[in-house]
Amino acid sequence: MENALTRQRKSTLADIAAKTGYGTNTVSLALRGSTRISQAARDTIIKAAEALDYVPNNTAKALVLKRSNTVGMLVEYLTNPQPTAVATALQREMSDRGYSVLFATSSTPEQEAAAIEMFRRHMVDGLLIYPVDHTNLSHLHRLRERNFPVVMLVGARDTGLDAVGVDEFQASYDATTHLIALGHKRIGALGPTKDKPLKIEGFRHAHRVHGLPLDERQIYEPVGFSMAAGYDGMAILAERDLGLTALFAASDMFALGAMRWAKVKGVSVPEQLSIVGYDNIEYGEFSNTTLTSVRNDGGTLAKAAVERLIALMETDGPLPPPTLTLLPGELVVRESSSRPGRRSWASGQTDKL
Amino acid sequence: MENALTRQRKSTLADIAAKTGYGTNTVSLALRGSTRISQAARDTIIKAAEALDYVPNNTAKALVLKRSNTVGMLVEYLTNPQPTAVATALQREMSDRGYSVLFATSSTPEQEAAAIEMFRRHMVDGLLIYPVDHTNLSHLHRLRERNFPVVMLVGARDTGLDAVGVDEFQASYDATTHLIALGHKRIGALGPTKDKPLKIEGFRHAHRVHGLPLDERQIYEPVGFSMAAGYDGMAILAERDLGLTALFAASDMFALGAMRWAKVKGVSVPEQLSIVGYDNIEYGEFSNTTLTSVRNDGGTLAKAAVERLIALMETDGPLPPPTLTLLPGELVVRESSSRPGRRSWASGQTDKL
DNA sequence: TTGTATGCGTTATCAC
DNA sequence: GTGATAACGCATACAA
Repeated sequence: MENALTRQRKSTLADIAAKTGYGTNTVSLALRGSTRISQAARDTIIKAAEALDYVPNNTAKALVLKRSNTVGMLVEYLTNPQPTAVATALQREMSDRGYSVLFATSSTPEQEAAAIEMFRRHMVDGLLIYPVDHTNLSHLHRLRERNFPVVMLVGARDTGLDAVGVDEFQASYDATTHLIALGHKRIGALGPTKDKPLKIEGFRHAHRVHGLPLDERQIYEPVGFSMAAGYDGMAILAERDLGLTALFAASDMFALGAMRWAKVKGVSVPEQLSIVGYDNIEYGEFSNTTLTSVRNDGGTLAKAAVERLIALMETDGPLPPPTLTLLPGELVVRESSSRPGRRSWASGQTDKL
Repeated sequence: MENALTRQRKSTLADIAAKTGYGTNTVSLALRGSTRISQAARDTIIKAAEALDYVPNNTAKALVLKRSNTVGMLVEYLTNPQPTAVATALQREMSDRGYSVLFATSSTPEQEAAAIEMFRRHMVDGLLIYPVDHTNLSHLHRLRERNFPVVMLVGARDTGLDAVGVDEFQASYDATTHLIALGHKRIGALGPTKDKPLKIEGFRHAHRVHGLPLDERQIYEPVGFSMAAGYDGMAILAERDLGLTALFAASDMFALGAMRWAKVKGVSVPEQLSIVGYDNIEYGEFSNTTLTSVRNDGGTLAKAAVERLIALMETDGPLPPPTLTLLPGELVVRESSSRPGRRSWASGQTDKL
């Protein structure tokens, strides 16, 4: 059967060998710049390779070397600019170091498993992953047990895996503490509670430490990952009529959705509702009311993750014990958070409440 | 030399053959569900494969089949949510069809060439690309001449290449015409003029068609691709003191940056400055003043591009003539565009002007 | 229904 | 310095 690539035969080492009169072995060495080959031979061979538009076949190389110089990168969504920026930086870093990147997205554990198997078929040398469910990492543990290099892009402690990420718990604690310090007593929260509970746990922890009672109904997990989800989530929190004067959003996407909700409902930010986000995406900085948020340095994060992955991939034999690189998240205070105002909006000011 | 993947030997067809007593050939056929193999044999072989945690080696398969079931995806940035969403959709579509995606980013023609060579090394079966420079596609023509499937994600006519994209020229014409119809006489433009001139050409065309004079200084090409670049670009246009009452931004990122500029400078949108963006990103919809923009259906675009690429990849022999799929961009009118107000801001109202 | 031999393009080993 | 030869893991043609 004819197939796609038979159309135009790619030239091979053998072609160059035939053209120059050398053996394929010599050609291979020459093209890789071996000094064992005479200068003259190298020149003619390189010239012939260019003339034939020769491109080395990584697939054949991988087969014999048992390494593909390729890594897998698995991300959940690319709707959030923060992980997206990190993904871009990861790709650049890997590329600079001579690695190619196979890319996949997954929003369920099943898709994640399928993507990982795809990566394995492609003989990737390692894996960079934003796992879907931070509370169940057994499949990643299995990979590590087989000495397969995996670096998780999550700032979580005690996972038994290599991980690089912002200290989500601490940063969320700080963000919430900022609101508490401003005098807020009833703070809503929008964020994941099941799969990725660390941020909301930081939120809870701040309440405990500062002796502030917390009603479970102050917390809501938006459905999906968008500003629309943040908008809807804020609407649901508002309906609960808990007298909220502030909101902690585990993502700027949610925060900006909530800010839009406030605008639509005539609730003023920050006078009637303070909002703190997370990720410090550019929109937050350019919003009409600029958004207080947690900044995390995606570039540093990507570099650290790539360095760790490469270290693991270059290790012969058993992998070294897992390492955790926890980067600090820095709270950037902007216009959207202030001391609670006199007027509340929960007491029926808005249309629907 | 030991290397990364020698750590844990991956099991192969030969391992399964050894374990079950069949030949590798039988095992290969059985695993691919050939009915030429007896049901009993297939069952034992599949069971053994699972026990050995067998994963087919795509690299070896690609070598013999001369196709990798992998495509390359090349994007410029992932800072703009619109192409990012398309990239995600492309990956999903390819994955659904059994293809893997090698991913790279490039912001210069040199990086683009390097990425394409990387893809060729990996024996990709095809290429999905947002080219950096829409005015010089000779390297892509060369690929096509060799019958290598390439689909460009650009809505440009007469490129001699397969392309799928929004009709940028028409959509930009429409957006500009919208502003002209509202009564604006002096409209600024922020967008690329050299690499990707189609949008600005649409802007120019609208001026020609509607008999509106156009000063070259009304057009500025922002440096980089961010809201900050839009902000700075708007500042530069303002300094030129051209009496602008409206702005056409070739990207919502620029538009939202310009909107922020207006807020900072005390210029009211749309009363003193109407703004029309392009891409219809979510943040425009959730902005304090909602943004008029050009909506393009990324999902449809991705699906069309993938279908075309697959059609090309499944073609035996010479490629069919290139095809252009031009999707319409729909102008979504929101709050940021209106008829010009009485007060202008250019006459010294703002701080610096 | 199953086994054997061959080749994909490359690198590595060992001759010469 | 350079050239054979084997091997990587798989699929195919051809035998049995």
